[in-house]
Amino acid sequence: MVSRGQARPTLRTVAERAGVSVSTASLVFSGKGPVATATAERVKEAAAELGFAGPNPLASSLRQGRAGAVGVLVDGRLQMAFRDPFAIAVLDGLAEELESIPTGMLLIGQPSGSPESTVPRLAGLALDAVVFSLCGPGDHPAVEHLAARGIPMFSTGVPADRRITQVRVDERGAAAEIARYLHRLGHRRVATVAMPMLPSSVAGPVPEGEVSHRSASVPSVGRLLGFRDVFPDGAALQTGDGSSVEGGIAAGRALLDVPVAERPTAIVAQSDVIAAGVVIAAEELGLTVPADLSVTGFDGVDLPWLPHRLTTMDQQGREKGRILGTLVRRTLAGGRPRSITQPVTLREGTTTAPPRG
Amino acid sequence: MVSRGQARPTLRTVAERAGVSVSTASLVFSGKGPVATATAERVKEAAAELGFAGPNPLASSLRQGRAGAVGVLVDGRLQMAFRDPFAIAVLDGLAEELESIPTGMLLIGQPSGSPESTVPRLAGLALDAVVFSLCGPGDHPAVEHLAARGIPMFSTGVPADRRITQVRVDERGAAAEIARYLHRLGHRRVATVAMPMLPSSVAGPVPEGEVSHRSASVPSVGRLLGFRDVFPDGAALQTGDGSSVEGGIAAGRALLDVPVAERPTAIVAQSDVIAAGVVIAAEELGLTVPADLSVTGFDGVDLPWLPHRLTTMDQQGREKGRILGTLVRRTLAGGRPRSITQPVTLREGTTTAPPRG
DNA sequence: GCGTCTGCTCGAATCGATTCGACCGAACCG
DNA sequence: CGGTTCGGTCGAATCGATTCGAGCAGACGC
Repeated sequence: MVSRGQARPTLRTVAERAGVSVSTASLVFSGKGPVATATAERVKEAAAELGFAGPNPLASSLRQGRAGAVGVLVDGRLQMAFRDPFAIAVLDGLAEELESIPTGMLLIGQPSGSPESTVPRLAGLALDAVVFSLCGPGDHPAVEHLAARGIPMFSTGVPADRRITQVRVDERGAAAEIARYLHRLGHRRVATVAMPMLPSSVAGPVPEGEVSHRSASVPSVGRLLGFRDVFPDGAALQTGDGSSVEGGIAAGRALLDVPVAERPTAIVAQSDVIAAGVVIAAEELGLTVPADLSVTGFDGVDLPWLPHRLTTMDQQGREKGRILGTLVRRTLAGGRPRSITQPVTLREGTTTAPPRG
Repeated sequence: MVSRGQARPTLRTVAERAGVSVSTASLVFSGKGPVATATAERVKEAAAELGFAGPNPLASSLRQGRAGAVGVLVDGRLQMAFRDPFAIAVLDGLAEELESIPTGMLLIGQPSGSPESTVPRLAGLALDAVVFSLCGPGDHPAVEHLAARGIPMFSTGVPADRRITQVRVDERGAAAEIARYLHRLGHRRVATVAMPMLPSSVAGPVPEGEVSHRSASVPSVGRLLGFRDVFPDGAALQTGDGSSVEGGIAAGRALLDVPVAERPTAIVAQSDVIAAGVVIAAEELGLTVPADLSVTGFDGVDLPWLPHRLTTMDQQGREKGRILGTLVRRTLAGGRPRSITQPVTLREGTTTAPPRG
């Protein structure tokens, strides 16, 4: 360990000690130019003696114009974002793909402040690209800033902006597909539990004003539209906090704790986690899933603590993250990849059945 | 948006356009020196016209010697680490505290490779400090590298190394406390489900060889020792994958699917998530918690999907993360904070009761 | 009216690397 | 044996800012 106050060795120190020029020493560490084996040996020796742990990444980055980091923007508190297993799966796939290039993942949240507080923070960070994988609906103030800096942006649908390369799914089509599946089973009284339509949305019935066809690429909106393509009159509740079990439980109680005649025979949740909450609420009320109530999710994540396999639209989060990572990699390599749409598949589980009677 | 190939504006460009020197322009953006209002105005105008989004963070960092990023090391796949709500709580608290300084959190995982692959990755990253909050037991190869670079390190107990500033809890004492609590309730046949003792541990009975008193600061080891202080003969199983519901379920089945006479009346789990798994396994086998089986956890996290409140040792993950963040901040400010021990408190829930009969 | 102080601005050095072109000696070719 | 090539090394420019000390003009005090 080097004592405090003592200057850390630099490439120059090492070069001097090895009796070579700085440029040669640099060549040794980067492995780029042709260097005689003996020379390389001497430099490495000098480095070891001085406790030189490699070229300063900052200086290297500055010269090369690569920051060595990809930003991952998270709306709100980290805790919230990381409760969503789908978001984590995406992140996991992204990390996996980014592993093959010398790049870290920089988490950028905004625990307490307003979204605007993100921009000044962002301004101080050296980033090669930014991924919006864990953001909610709505525009993001960071988009303008990043565009000005010329930093490529990626997302899984939100924010919806032309300057962002997207890995989308056909939200509306997928939602309609799972709704049709319930319809085929015979369900007619079907309700849905949505994620918030807007960042400002509060838990409760979805106000019509919040559903804009222009924002159909926002998952919550697109999925609601798809649901209504099949069940135009179904009740629609939204959670106040994105995809959470608590939100699902609350919405489930609200929808199910009513006279039997009014009670839906099936509930379409916009995420698996919400669906799990609905199942829990149903069982609390003494209902049996799927005999008394069918429940569908969306995402296709693992919920090891749920004693059911959800019927859901599998959108393969990890794969989505990997694709995102590939796009990032290609971009950093000088490419100009285009947005793509990823397929989703209906996966039948044990939470759906024909309605009773 | 600036077109490709066109040079992005720099401080120099802006200064020229505003008719001032680079140094003055710098002063305007950093807000440090005394600058005439009119001059500042001109510079800002020039910046706006050129679409200059602020000084290049890389150059700024290089000059100032701050990287603007704190690394967070994650063992294994991100997915694994982020399944553990306690780890997330710590991370959340850390992020909250780091919010007040211009610093990002850089996630560093090692999805597929061996632990050694972390070092080369690390070598390319500019970091002001590193936090080991999501690491498993055992030493970490990154410690040597980071020490050589003089980067301050922090952790919540593992790896246990003198060069790392720690926020510890008295693992052994806390585990003994909760065990004594069960003992007071009248339990005598008590088993425990531990997290892995070593990175290489596999699911199943804990081999005595893996329990070294020297590593009592490793949570899994310390907690096992505490358990044995009270129940020296209790069966001890460990999971193969850290703190996971699946691990808890598997261990729960193994411990409970036996003749009644051999079945423990209480199970001490080393984490809430594992405890939840044990509860699930018990209920699968037709047992009622807490009448037929008492279960205790460790951590004190929210599990909204579990229809019980676990009896647990609350170690306030978020607070722990905040403390960690404070230590990091103080260190970056030039301080030399020392390791501290955080108190934990027993929190009674609905999963414990006196044994039947 | 002269010296001093204050407020603002600037030039130049610096952070620690990378990289391009120049250079040099040795080997190789005809 | 002269000319060319090539492997290896080096010096200097560069990346884009920050910062320190110097300089300069105007205000102020006496």
